[in-house]
Amino acid sequence: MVEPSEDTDLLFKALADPNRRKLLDLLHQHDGRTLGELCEHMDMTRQGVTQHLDVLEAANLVATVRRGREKLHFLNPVPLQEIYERWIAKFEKPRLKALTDMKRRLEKGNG
Amino acid sequence: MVEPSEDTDLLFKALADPNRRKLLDLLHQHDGRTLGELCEHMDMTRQGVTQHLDVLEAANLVATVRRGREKLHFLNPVPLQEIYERWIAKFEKPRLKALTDMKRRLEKGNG
DNA sequence: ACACAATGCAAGTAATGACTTGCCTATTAA
DNA sequence: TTAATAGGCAAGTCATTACTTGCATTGTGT
Repeated sequence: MVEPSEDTDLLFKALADPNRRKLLDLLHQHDGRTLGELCEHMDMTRQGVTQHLDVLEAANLVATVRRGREKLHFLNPVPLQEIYERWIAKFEKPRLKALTDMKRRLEKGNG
Repeated sequence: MVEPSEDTDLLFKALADPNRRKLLDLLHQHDGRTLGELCEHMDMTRQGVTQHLDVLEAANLVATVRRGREKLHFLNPVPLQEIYERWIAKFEKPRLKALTDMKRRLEKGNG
């Protein structure tokens, strides 16, 4: 094995599963859902969903709060920003910069 | 299983492994390397590296060209941009907008 | 107190993934 | 042409992962 930043690895591993990405989407649509509410949209047992949520929580993509017997789930988008900086911006910045520069020039020229 | 976009899934799965991310980094540093050159930096057998590169190629993150008996590997950052649009911008845009708005206000105020 | 509702815990299984070993093919250079 | 170099193929192993089933716990409303 290589020596991965543990955080980064948890993050990418968390995003690697389509069901977990679906959970993130569900929370993006509507934050603060209970486990039960999330389960209604997932085609697996409650335990399966719980385990996926645990992975998301370990990756710091989801935070939870207990309210009585319920558990509320909240999306934390900050780690995604870290992915952006480390993996998107780094690889794409030159290309993106070229695009935005061009866009600016075009707007200047046409306006 | 959920119905994932096959492309998206290949992409995230490809990024989920630290050794594959290391390969992307190596290609980012210096594009067009042969398999052998990549192997020198990876702590596993050539076949292991080949298999990782196959995954990256399936995700369209790496393109290859044969030159004689060598195989050259090139990084394709475009899919990363797609991740950005679908998974970073979507989740972070409001937050980022808030930040840049605040920044602008602060600059206006202090300048 | 009671029944029900929401969630937690733990062990088991089946599939996938990472990696290896051993051998085969193709290209280059002497 | 032959030896060395660069890479390909396929099967096998071991660990991890996704998911399940069964039971235990904790909170809520009556």
